[in-house]
Amino acid sequence: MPELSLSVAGAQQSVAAGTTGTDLFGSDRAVVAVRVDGELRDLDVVLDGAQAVEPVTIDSPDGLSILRHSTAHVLAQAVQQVNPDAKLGIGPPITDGFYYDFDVETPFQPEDLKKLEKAMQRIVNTGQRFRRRVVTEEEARAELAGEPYKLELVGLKGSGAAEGAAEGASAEIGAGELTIYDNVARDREGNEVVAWKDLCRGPHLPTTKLIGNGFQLMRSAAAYWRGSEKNPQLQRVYGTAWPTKDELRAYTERLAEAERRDHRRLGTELDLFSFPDEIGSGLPVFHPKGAMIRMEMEDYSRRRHIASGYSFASSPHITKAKLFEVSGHLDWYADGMYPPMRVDEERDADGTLRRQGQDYYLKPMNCPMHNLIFDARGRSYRELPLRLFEFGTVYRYEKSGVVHGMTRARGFTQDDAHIYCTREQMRDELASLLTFVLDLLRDYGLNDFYLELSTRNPEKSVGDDATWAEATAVLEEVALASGLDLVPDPGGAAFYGPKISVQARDAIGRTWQLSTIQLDFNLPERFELEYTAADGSRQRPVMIHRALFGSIERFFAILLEHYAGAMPPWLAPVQVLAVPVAEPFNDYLEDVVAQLRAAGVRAELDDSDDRFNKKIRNATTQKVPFVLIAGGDDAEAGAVSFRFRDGSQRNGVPISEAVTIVRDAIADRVQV
RNA sequence: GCCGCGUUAGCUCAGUCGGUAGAGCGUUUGCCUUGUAAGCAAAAUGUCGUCGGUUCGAUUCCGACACGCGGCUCCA
Repeated sequence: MPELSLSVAGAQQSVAAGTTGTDLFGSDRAVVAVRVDGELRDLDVVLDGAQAVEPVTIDSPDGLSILRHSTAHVLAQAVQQVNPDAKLGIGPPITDGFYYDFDVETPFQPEDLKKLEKAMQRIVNTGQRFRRRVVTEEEARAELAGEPYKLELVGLKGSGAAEGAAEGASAEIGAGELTIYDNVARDREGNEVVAWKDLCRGPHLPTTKLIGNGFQLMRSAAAYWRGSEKNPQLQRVYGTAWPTKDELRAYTERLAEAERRDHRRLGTELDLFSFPDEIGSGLPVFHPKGAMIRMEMEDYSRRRHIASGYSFASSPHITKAKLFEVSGHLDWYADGMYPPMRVDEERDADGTLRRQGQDYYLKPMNCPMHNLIFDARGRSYRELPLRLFEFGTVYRYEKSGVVHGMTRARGFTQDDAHIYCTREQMRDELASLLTFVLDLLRDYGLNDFYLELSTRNPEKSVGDDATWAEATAVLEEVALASGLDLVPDPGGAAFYGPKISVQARDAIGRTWQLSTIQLDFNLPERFELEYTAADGSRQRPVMIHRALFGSIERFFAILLEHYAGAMPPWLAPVQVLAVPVAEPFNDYLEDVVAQLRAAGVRAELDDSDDRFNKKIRNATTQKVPFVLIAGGDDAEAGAVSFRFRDGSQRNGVPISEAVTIVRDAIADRVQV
């Protein structure tokens, strides 16, 4: 029998012709697929002609994707078992799970998901094998005659457009051959029966048994076929799948933790903000405690901006249409703006126009206003870089389906700055700006970052190629110099210029896009901004847009979730809550609170009629950083006792020392 | 904007197969109060999201709208 030599898991080895991945790794149940010369393949692939083969275990990123993809197939099989008329869309793996889209008469209800889960479990338990079969386009068309969406994918593949067909479509039709996977079960006599089949690139698990009971259907939702609202809406079922039940449990616990931290929930529980229906969707009001957090966030930011050479600006919330015609916003983003208010229009009794009205718009961005400030008088190169900063409140008419708490609001306040500089200054300015941004974010308690570079979308941009290329190159250089990971985001730029965005990971590992630094060669052009250079010539400044928090509301929400409501002392609305052991110590603590307040600490006394234990509980649920307790022992010693958030304590601390401890924790912006 | 689900006291939620409603927490009041997560008792509180329709009668059934939630789409 001919032998072949290949690298098996990194070691050169000689194996018989016809050897499969199963032969090599089948004894290890954790191995669910193989990587053959870089390509993921089914475990039972015949290795003839291969150079190198690596095992893929179920707990590796590739293995998890395969697990989730196979689970998606089982879902589709279950759906067609329950409802043979369901047409299949696509069903790729996604982060932590999978989805599958179906065209069905009636959308899935929660009870349907329960039923489908049961049906899936039965399929899993039968231990079906996934068997790969290469088909020609004609064969595929014949077999999939009843699956219009799959046929469309086959057609797309024929035209070479598969990759762009839809997010996830490549999971069904890869780059290579067209393949169908048969799900093979055994009947009572032990004969093989094809229970189900699906057009699919694979690879898949060797058997559905490996799905075990580590999967769960999460929710259903509508989704447009191939992601376009011009196409029919399919019903999407989301699920999650893990190698073991324990890992599934850990995942659902993570979700529960995220829900406990949800800023909308914490906002209510901690009395920070609300969204009154009377005001309108996406328009929050801040309650005293929330407003205090916000004020601290803003004040600290202002001080840092002053220290870094920023000038401050302030501008109105509405403006005549003309300004947004000049800026181009009405051309590009009128849909995202609140409709105009028409003022000063006069008509005769018969309705004929007597006096032309004027349209005013709520501003969706601050930059046009800042440009007018720049342009209010002649500017010299000696003034550059000119850094205009404003907490500018903007209004965007987000579609009703996307408004989401404070992370996606319709009215929000940007910590917005526009920097006008010369081309020569651009590089240094961007470099110091990125440092400034990252330092400031760290002061708010975030420290795990990566960067994203968004480059031009040719279909949605203005300006010439050379300008874009230069701007992009400078941004990339600065980003790389930061030493942080840089992820490309092709086509993700705004219409007026490329950008770097800072992505931050929070305490439970989620990433948020925070600061953006955008270059803009186009607005200075539109506003005809100029400065006088050293040689007396008129030059056009470069404009840099940057927001650090993005919006205060959104950053507030992110910090709230990051800290799970337990804000560090400097941001906490109530920094100290004084709790007497019993009523006779109210006066004693009243005096302590007065001393703390004199030292600039936000301190309160709990002199309610609640019992001591209840007061401790209230302080805990309100997540107050320092609870100061005093009873007989403390009062006699002129001391107080600390109770910290973790339940630990420090008793008998002299009052003056206690004030110092609290004041220092606030000044140092530490978490406690 | 699209699809689905939801909206009952300040909050979380139960309930009414059509005859106008409950719990816990919170609030108010009274009695109480000495060491680290809920003292006891009483009371008050709802146009059952809004507007229409069906009905003798609608919080309940139907429709529209508003708001919210999960996605899609979008995200300067």
